[in-house]
Amino acid sequence: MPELPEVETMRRQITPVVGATITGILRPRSTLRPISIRPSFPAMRKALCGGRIEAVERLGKRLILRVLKEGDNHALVIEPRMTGSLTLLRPPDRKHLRLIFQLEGGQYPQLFFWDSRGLGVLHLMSDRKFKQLRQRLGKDAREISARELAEKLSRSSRAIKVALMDQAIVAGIGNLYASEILFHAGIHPATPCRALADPQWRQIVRSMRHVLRRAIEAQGSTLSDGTYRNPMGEKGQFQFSHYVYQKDGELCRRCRTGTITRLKQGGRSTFFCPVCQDSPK
DNA sequence: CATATGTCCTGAGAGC
DNA sequence: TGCTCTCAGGACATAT
Repeated sequence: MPELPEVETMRRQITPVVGATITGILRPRSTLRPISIRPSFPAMRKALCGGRIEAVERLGKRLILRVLKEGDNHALVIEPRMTGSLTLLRPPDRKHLRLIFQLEGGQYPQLFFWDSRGLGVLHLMSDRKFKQLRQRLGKDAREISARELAEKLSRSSRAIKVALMDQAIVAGIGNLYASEILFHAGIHPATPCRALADPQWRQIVRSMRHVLRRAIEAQGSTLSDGTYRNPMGEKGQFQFSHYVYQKDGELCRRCRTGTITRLKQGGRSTFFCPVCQDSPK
């Protein structure tokens, strides 16, 4: 599931398409339900074909293609959600190939959107709509300060792990990195936000930056389902540095005493070490 | 208002 | 072997 490190890896590797012109967009036929394109596939094709890719950006877990056509700025906002991925080379199979962007004037002739589960969504947005999207998301997880995070959450009763995954609070953290960050911070995932004091908010922000930076350096995590691949078709390497995610029943790598434990929070699996992570107050 | 739950989707794996 | 069932979790709509 692409979270901030995986989408940042996509952004970096897709960047060579900047300067290319989009000459066509194809939606291959498939037995599967077509992915969502908003407002519609024809509208997206009409707006983008003939346009030039000006920039590739990331907004939390979303990847943005900035396209200029005939004086109009468009933002194509790509949400990979669970299994969506962008690739510059041939995707793993044809069945789940959802879109092909034909490019001219760059290093790569095509950009592919491949999505096994098909929950991914593409939105064509005007500058105004894109600005609205930015405003309803929290600051990027690599940039938010401890003060800003505490400001938003210190009176909340929600569990810290659930709150860190709220994109309106802080953008970019999903289920995997929420568990890994709280392990690094030594904080129990079920701790109510209002039980956290300033030193702990500072620790959470330090851990967020540390874990995300290391995960980006490793080009993200490819889990046992193997669906995540970077735009060159390669696996990430950060799964080898995980301490808790999907490690329930194993002895903790750090303390070698606790057994990694799984719990459900809001229908999602959370993993933690009961020895390394303080019990909630 | 804040917080919790249901929904979408496909493939993998378990159990029989 | 092949069927049915459960689970995985992004974002958002709807419910409490």
